[in-house]
Amino acid sequence: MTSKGQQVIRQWYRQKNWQQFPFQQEMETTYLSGYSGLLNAPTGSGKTFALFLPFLADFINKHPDTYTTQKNNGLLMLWITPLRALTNDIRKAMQEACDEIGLPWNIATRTGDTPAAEKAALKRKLPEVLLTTPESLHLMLAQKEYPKLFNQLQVVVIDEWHELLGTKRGVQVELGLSKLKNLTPALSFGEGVEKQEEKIPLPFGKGWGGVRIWGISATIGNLEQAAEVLLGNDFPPERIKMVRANLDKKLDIRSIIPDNVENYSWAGHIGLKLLPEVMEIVARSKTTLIFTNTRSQSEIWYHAILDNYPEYAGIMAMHHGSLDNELRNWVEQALHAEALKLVVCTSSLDLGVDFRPVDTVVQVGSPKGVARFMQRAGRSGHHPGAVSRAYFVPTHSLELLEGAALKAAIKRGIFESRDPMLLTMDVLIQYMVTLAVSDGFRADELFKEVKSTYAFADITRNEFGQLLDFITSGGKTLAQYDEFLKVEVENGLYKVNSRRVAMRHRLSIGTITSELSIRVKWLSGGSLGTIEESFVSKLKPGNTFWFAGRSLEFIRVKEMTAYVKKSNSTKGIIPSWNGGRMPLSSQLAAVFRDKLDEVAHGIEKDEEVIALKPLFDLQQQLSHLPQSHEFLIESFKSREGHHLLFYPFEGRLVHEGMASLLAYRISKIKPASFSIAMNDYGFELLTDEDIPIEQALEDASFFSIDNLLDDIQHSLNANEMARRRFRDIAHIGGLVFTGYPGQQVKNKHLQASTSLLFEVFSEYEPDNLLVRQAYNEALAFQLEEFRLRAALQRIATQNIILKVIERPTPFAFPIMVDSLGRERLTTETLEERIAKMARSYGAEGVAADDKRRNRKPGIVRKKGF
DNA sequence: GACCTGCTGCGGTTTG
Repeated sequence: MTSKGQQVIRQWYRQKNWQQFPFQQEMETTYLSGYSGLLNAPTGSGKTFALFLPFLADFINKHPDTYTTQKNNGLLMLWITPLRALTNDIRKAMQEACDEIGLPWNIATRTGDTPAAEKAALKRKLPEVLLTTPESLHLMLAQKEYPKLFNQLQVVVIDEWHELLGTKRGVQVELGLSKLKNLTPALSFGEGVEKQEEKIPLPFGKGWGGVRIWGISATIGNLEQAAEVLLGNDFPPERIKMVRANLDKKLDIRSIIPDNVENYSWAGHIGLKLLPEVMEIVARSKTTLIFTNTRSQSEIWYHAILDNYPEYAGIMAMHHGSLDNELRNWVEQALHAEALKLVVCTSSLDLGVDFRPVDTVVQVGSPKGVARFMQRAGRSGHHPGAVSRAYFVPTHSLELLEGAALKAAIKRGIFESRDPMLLTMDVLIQYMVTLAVSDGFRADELFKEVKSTYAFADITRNEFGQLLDFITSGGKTLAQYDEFLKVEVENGLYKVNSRRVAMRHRLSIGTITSELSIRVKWLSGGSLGTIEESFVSKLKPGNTFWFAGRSLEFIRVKEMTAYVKKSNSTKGIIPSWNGGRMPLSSQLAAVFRDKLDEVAHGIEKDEEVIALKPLFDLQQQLSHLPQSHEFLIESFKSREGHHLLFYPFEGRLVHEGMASLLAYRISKIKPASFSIAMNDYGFELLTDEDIPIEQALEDASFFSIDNLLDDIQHSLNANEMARRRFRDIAHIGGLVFTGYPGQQVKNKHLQASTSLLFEVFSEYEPDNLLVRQAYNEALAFQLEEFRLRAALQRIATQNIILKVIERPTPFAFPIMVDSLGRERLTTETLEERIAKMARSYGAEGVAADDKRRNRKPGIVRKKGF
């Protein structure tokens, strides 16, 4: 028998003439039976309604006759998304559904144009459904009497959970949920459910009740774990269900293969040489997104298209994280309205509003991971039944093999995992103060709640005690500074009494820290976006630079704003920004090695491999093509010195660590100083003396993981890495105040104060939890210690093939070009040297990509003037 | 403070 609620929503669904997917029914049954869990569904599959409609049905079931007049006197559903921009669209869709079904409900977003107005509105009257972000949830927990807000709560939905999992924002969500679970009293529900026997008591509250928690996630490698993390350690596994939308999304992936791979760039990362081929695809398509890996690459591509295809002026736009929000919103709306044929962007368009008109996606350069590529491909053909069409554009020859690897990985269903963060004490400190700011907390109760989260399952009472000390007395070290005495204890209740401390804390809730940036504004007013201080410092008044796709003349800097006016010059430098340096994911790297093994075995079924044959033949002829049981090292002498090249194909971060490690181990045999270069495929050690590599290889400990941590400590400046990590940790943990909005504390001061804190802690309190965390984070994220270990263990089982080579091989070339740049030569010399290297080699076109981008007016990439 | 190629994401305006 179908319940009243189900009847109502199904009828509504039919009216809309929407197609109903099988998983939506499964979701409905599961939800109405009272389970919590994870919904695994791709974007554009109607996943929002798959959860929202059963929730409505549940409510209607409770008020079958009066639901059309039934308002509720409190918050029933909390919907959390990582992207503020998503809340408005979802709100609209939900409101429309409620209106049409006849529920007199109010669907609201917490974040919006006027936070103050919204906050006031929330206080007056709670909406039935609230859409918000993890940060806003914590802001709510920082309000007096916050439990009142949640005492009617029935379900919390965490949308795009895969985006949050693996980040400190994810830990924030875990902590927030641990609180909500314990706030919501028993509820009765489930009247008229189809299968009564499936009704199960919920773990929180008494009897048939408690809050349900549902995550929505795209496909990742560790979905089961994602559900565990979301629900916490105290959630009985039998009450968790996974609902999978087995939708076969049609994907059409193609690599763009250069006409002559031998003459294609062997090195480089811009990929402009394939611009004509890309533009042919753009011309054939209705709307195309071109994804680039960096913001400056977006600017370069945009500029190059404007230069070479002026007819695109007006129907092309750019989108990346340093552009002004207004501009970005405009681009998104224009995409929606089918007013644009082409948008050049970075991952700022990975998520977001649905762009139906987009039918083609182009990825320039390595997407670095299978899941990211899938996500981007999915931006095209974004409606049920449509085909997602994506092209991969290699920026240098060898990268083309990644195209084959991507296709293979997708076919085999290999996706990256998102590893949840553990024991992030900075986030916990912030959360403790958050609770102290509102109603206060009791240590034992909070400890129990916190320990129920996945992130803090292993926290000890002693560690928790240290954190309590820290927020009340500044811990061992900072006790004499009033500034760190935030929380007071009254009869066992930890509470913030100072209004000033409370306000400052509310201002700094969140786990995202960012570089201080300089706003770019027209002299006439109007903002374009932001660039970094270091870039501005290179500019002199009158200089031209390209930003937001325009030629700008720099006038002056005043109060963190760079004023510009329009320039007619077609030449100008393009800013670069400091950002993350993502390595190739271990999954994609593994499939890449598989492909290489196929190549070494002469298997030529992929078009990419066939195209690359001349390159691989040359590699074989000059050196060797390693099979999966072999590890290739190339040794070679030049004027610069003695080069050693290693090819673990394990991503650049691992290579960086391994290079330092091996350099250190070699230097124990013979003291030498090395210079290091690396890319995602391998690394180079360069020294001006002979390297006793044979001797090093004879020793079984060369690639060993014994003494790994010790050797890493000796070979890398671990202190420096941890110090840099500590900067963010200190921000999140509230050790430094970044200033009131609009009047940020100067970066230099912050730098100095976090650095000082790090030193003080290291000296006087070596067991400090935040310092320990800084080292752990450096090890896990900067060095990818886990992967490094695995790579060393793999190499230890492989046959080492040491080849003495005459000239750089196709494998070596891109790494060595990287090292040329690193030596801070002028671009001209770099270009000459690349050309020389290429000539000495008989490969004419080798450096063409770099040449082109240096010669083209307007895409000059000289450093300085 | 270091990177030189290097992503994304959220908050919040008043007190000492």
